[in-house]
Amino acid sequence: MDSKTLSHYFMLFNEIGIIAQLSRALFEARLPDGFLISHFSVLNHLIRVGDGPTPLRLANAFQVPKTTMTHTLSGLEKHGLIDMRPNPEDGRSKCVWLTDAGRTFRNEAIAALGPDMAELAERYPPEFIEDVTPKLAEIRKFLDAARDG
Amino acid sequence: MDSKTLSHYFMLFNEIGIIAQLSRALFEARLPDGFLISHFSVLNHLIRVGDGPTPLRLANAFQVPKTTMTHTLSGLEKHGLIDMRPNPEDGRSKCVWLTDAGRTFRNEAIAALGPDMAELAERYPPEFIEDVTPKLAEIRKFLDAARDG
DNA sequence: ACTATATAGTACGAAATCGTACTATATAGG
DNA sequence: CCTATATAGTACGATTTCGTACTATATAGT
Repeated sequence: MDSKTLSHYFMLFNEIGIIAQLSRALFEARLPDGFLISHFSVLNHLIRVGDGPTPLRLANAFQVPKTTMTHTLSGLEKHGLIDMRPNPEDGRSKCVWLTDAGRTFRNEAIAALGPDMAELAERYPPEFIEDVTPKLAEIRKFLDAARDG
Repeated sequence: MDSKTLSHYFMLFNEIGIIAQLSRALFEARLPDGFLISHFSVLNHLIRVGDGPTPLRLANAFQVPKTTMTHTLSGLEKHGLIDMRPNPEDGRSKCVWLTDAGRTFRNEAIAALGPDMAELAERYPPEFIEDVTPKLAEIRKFLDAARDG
C-alpha cells in the first residue's frame, strides 16, 4: 500500500479517535457524579446485545483486561445497576444481569444527551447521520471480526 | 427531539466509540513497548497542527487535564521525541517542539499500520474511505467549535 | 478415578489519568 | 510602584486501568 493511500486510511481512524475523545468528554459531563463512560458502556452493551454474559465475555467485547472489567463491574454492582449471579453452567464463572435501576440509568443517560444532539441536528439533519452510521457499523463489524481470527 | 431520532444520533457516536476502542487496541499493539496512544497522539497533533504550542494548549486540544499532559509530555521528553523550551513570550510557560526522532517515531508508527490497513482495504476500497472521512471531519469540527463557544 | 493442563475470576502492585493545592509569573487597578 | 487577581506549570494523593500471580473449577488424557 502506497504511503498516500495509507495516510487516507489513517486519517479516517484519526478523525474517529478525535470525535470519540470529544464526545466522551461531553457525555461524561452529562453522567451523574462518580460514573464513568466505562460504567455506561457496559450497561449499554447489556441492553444492545442482551444481558447474562460472563465478565470475561464483556472484557473481550470491550478489548480490556479482565481485571479492568472486574473493577468496572464491582462499581456497577455497588450501585445496584447490575446483578452478578453464579453461572449455572460453569462453577468458575458468573453471569451479569441488568437490574431495573440499571436499565433506567442507561435510558436516562441517553435522554440527558437530548439537548446536545438537538444542537447537532440543527447543522446535521437525521439523513446525514443515517448515511454515515451504517457505513461505520460496517467498519466496526469488520474490525470486530478481524480480531477474533 | 423525539426518542427515535435521538437514538439515531446516539448510535452514531456509539459506533464511533466502539471503532475508536477497537482501533486503539490494535494500534497500541503496533507501537514499541512502553509507548501509548497518548504519546503518539501528541506527536501526531504536533505534525498535523504544527509544533510550538504550550502544554496547556495541548491539554485543551485533547480535552485532558493539564496534569495529564504534563505527565505525557515528560514521557515524550525522556525519550527525546520532543523538546520543551521556555516560552519567549511568557515566563510562566513553555513551548513543545518536535525533535527529528519525534517525527521519525510518528512516521514509523503510521507505517507500521500498513499491513492492517491493506487488509481493511480489501473489503473497503479507498473510495469508501474518502466518502466517509470528510463527513466525520465535519462533525469533528462542529464538536470542536461547540466546546469553545 | 487421577493427573496434567486450561480457563474464570480475583488479589495485588505498577502505571496512567484525574482533581486539588501550590509556586511562579503575568495582568489589572489603584 | 504596589497590591489583588488570573494564569501556566507542577507536586501530590486518589481513582482507573493494566500486567502478573494466585485460587478454584473444568476439561483432556490415561
